[in-house]
Amino acid sequence: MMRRNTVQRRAIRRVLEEAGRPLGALEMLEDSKRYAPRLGIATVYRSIKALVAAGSVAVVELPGEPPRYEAAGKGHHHHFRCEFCGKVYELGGCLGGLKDLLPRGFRMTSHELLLHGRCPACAK
Amino acid sequence: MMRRNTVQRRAIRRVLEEAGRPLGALEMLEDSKRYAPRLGIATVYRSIKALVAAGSVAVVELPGEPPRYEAAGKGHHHHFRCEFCGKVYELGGCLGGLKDLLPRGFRMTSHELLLHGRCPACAK
DNA sequence: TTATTTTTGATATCGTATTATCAATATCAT
DNA sequence: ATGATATTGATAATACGATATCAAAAATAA
Repeated sequence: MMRRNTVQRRAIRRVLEEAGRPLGALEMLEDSKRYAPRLGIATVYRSIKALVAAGSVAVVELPGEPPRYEAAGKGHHHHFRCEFCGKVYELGGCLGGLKDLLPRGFRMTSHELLLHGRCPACAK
Repeated sequence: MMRRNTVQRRAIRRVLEEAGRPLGALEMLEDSKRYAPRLGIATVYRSIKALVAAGSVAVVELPGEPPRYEAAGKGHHHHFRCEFCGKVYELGGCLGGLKDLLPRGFRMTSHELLLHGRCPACAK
């Protein structure tokens, strides 16, 4: 798998990079049609799977929603979800003091933070 | 709905309170069988729905998993998920400085934080 | 207790996201 | 350009959490 360089896979990869934010499978399908008009949803899922397995795409799971995907290798960061348009944005930076929240006996290996609100486009 | 006080609903409510941590529908089914042995999953879902609608139970959504439920009215808090046993625990307290993570133009209305790691029982 | 109405439990059905199927097509080595 | 084969797209099939169905059982009123 992933042996050949097809227009579809190039389109999917490109869209993910251009978006700069995590996209769901349907979003990827829509956006990719700009570069590969006859793209089907099956190919989107197949490509996601291959790209994730190859390590070039990361899965972004948000509560209560199907997974989204973003280009891998961005370093530690969190996300913001606009409760109006549903788009998810990437946030820079993080917070300290997380260990203070742990009760005795618990060991933390990672964490995730999600902010909710309105994005600039929906704030007006 | 919720007009009668049945052993099933008492069992479900009781299990949620005794757990002190968010439970999924199947967990609730299992635990409740102690008090209502012939309990069925349909009744669990029906009771959850009614209790949530009544405001006495809160939904806890975690990334990539079906929702869990906890007794309502606990005030702001976050959760810890043990990556070994999958149990979710309640954490006290919160963090400041969240607004610093927001880019210009974004408005935050809420947030959620999830810590991953091992619970005391799985840490050894 | 009896009658009335809600609730239950077993299970069929649904909804949605994802995967499998397979003939047609595109890619790449030659 | 040709042939071998990986890939695609349409869509059927699947997975699974949640809901709908409905006869039987349980709870409350009388």
